[in-house]
Amino acid sequence: MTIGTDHRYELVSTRPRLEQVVRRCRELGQTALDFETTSLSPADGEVRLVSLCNEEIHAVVDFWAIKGRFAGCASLFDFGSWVVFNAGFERRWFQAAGVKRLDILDVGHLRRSVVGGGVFRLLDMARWDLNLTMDKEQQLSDWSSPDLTQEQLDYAYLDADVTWRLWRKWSKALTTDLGWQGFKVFNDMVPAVMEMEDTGIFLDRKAHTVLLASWEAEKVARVTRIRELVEDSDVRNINSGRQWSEYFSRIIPDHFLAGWPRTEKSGDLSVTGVALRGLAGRVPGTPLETLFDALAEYKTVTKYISSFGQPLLDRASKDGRLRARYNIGAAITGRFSSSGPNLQQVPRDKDILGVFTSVRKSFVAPLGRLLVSLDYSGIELRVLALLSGDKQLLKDMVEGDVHSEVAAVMSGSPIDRSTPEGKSLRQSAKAVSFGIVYGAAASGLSATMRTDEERAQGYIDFWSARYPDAFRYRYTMLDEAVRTGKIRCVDGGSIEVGYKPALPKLANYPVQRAAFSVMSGALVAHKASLDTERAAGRQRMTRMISTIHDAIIDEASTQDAASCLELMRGAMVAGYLKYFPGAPTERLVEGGIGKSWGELA
DNA sequence: AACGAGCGCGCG
DNA sequence: AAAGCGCGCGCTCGTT
Repeated sequence: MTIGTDHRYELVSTRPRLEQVVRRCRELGQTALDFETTSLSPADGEVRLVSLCNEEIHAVVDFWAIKGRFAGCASLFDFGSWVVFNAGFERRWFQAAGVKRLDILDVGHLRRSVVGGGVFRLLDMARWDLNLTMDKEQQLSDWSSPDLTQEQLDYAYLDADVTWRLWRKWSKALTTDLGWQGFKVFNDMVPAVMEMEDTGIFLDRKAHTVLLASWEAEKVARVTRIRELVEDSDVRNINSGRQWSEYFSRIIPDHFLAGWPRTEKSGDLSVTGVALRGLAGRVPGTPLETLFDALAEYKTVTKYISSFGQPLLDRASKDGRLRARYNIGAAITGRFSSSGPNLQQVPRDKDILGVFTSVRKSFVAPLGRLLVSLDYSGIELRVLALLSGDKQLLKDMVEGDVHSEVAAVMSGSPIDRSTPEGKSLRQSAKAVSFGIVYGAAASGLSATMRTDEERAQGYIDFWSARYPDAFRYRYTMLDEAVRTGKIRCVDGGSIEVGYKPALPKLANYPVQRAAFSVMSGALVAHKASLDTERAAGRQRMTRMISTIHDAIIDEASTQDAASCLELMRGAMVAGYLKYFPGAPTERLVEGGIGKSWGELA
């Protein structure tokens, strides 16, 4: 008897019994399944144990006792429905054994579809949802030992047992087909995500090393300038915000300090790049201006060095590729996160310290191949228009440049994007529209736009008059949340927000979620169409390699790149129409083909 | 030495 | 009355 479980389990160590057990599982429909393996990857390990649990079957299979081991028996699992925690793990082992015509249902994704996304472990779900404390001590034990201990076997069984109980619990929360569709939004992305994670993206180490060296030189120059003005005894560590706060508090007059923003918790002077640049403008021609500017530039360049320099070089594999994780439903809204490294935060091409800088040019296609990428254009405003039924907002999105349209309304006449005034007006309009999507009030918007509250309120009034349905939609969602404690999402899932939610979250969650849903449909459709093409001998070298919220990136051989782009376009349009049937598709996606991520045209 | 809070900043 | 959203990660600094 194992601690915390309802049942005894059977140790299966013969092929005939394994066949009986798996056949029965397939007859019963769904079965929780958990692997214990001798390493984390099929490339250098083996499946030792498979634990199985449903209403009738409670078993642990020791594959080392069975002829052919896991690889020789894996096909028995084909055509079954297996419930797991973290589907990518089990699916990779099945895939390595040539088994892929099976359903793998991730109980974590089931939870995400009901309460909203998040990052959690099986033991977290056990604690939250079953009030059960799990001990993961055995997880890293030696699963290649000839004789496994009782503790190891019990541990292996417990995971399947817990997984099954969680599945039973959360299945009950889904009473409609629509609810199950919400689950599939997450679950069906697993194969596409595996392709991106396993392929990785090629890093031009040589180019990136040169880039890093240039940043190091810029850093040295800033340190020199800062040290000409501030001695080591005043600020020992240039990286330390607290030391800067203490120093500035000491040397700067109170009337000047009064306008300096403070940090949230400790109340120190907030030493951010934006604050420093703003303050520099208040003391023109003084050494303080030089110091503020040098410090702001130091912060920029050290950010690039510490986040996008050596860490990227260090993480590249021997084959030159960088493999990040794409964590499905990691954000509460359902969006992906990326980690190890986070490839969703690689800097865009822009001037830093007055120099054009492209980190994305370090991400390249290997010889004979090209990168292919499309992104949804203004997808959040577009889905806001569709969710709220705002005809004017949709019209402005479809017919042209929505930010210019808003700018024209705000300023009272059409704007010219080629002039500095036009650009500035458009930029302001963009800030207003984003502010609305984020639920900003006049106070927050005025801070972002660096204007007074009265003017910010005027902008909001303009916006709400032009797009009344979109503006009102946010309050509709707030009302629903106050009544039900959750919001229902366009894809059939829901997000729990509690009964006292504030407007900004409620304004943003349904919009961010719907944009994600659209992308989810696109990723699944794109993976399916690539699989079909590859099975027919086309797009043989094409691989999905990344997704960055509203963008998909593939790598394709030179001759396949153009048709790959069209497949991607089709999938992205399909993902959008899946949730917004009949919606206009003009100007929906944009992007291109190039040798690097920085050169997609 | 390891860990977490706090801050800041890169992205969409 | 409270009201710009969502992430991951590097760094500092106090605690354990």
